Amino acid sequence: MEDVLRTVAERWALLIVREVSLGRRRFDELQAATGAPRAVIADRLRRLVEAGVLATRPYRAPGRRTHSEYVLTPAGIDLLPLQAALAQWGARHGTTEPGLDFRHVACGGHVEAVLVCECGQQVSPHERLVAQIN
Amino acid sequence: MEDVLRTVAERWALLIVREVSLGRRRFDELQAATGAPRAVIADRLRRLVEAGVLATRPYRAPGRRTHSEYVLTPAGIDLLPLQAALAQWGARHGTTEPGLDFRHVACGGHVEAVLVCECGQQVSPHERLVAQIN
DNA sequence: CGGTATCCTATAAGATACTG
DNA sequence: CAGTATCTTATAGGATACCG
Repeated sequence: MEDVLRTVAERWALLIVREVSLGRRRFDELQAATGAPRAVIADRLRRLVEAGVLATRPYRAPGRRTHSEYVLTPAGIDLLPLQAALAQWGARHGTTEPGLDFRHVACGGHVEAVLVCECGQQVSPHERLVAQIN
Repeated sequence: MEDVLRTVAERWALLIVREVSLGRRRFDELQAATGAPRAVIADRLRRLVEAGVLATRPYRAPGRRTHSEYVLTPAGIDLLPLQAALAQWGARHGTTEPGLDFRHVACGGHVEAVLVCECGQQVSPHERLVAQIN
């Protein structure tokens, strides 16, 4: 868990994954969107690729020169529930500024991160829940 | 979102919320469980109380002197989906060491953080999902 | 217990310029 | 574009001791 906290649960890394999931995939876009120093962006991208969260690939926009871009790997996509949970908490208890919002393509509805038991029931974090290790 | 990242999505803060949700509520327990320097624990507890995630209250164990302990507020409990999502990612893609695990009191089943659309459908992060701002 | 205080070191961050 | 390089300042972290 320790290195999970240091890589994917780190401030700039969370922002970068968020921006990538919003469709920003290029170095300069990510730099501009997050406001982080270029060296920080470079460092986090390196770590995230190393951690298997992002992959880099060459991309050629119609008519433009080829460049590279960062995309979510399957492991990166598995971070979306975390992103959703974070955005939800921010919307409810943090700032009022707009945040990340996931939508269901099939119906356009708003998607939330919730807790569900393997018995099929949705579980409120405020009750019926116990934490343990393992 | 910026200060959400700096407070609740910060390394030691995440560890502390985790430990508190596991029932560790006292300063020294938290220090021992996380391994963070005492000054760091003190700082994060202060910030988390300030952010409304934790509350401190006096507590008297049967036969022991009164001491203070930290408990999750409702806003703190709202962080549990985030904790679950983080633990899940760690279990799937991170270390193999044991992590946080939520159980449904009613049935003992394992509880997971999943994405659910307001239309009622559970949504896989790997499809049918689009991210946007707001 | 539940913190503060100190001190020193190690990273991280911000600004800015440069290169293939 | 996509990074490196450099430099300076700001935080964070670790160790340890002390106090009400």
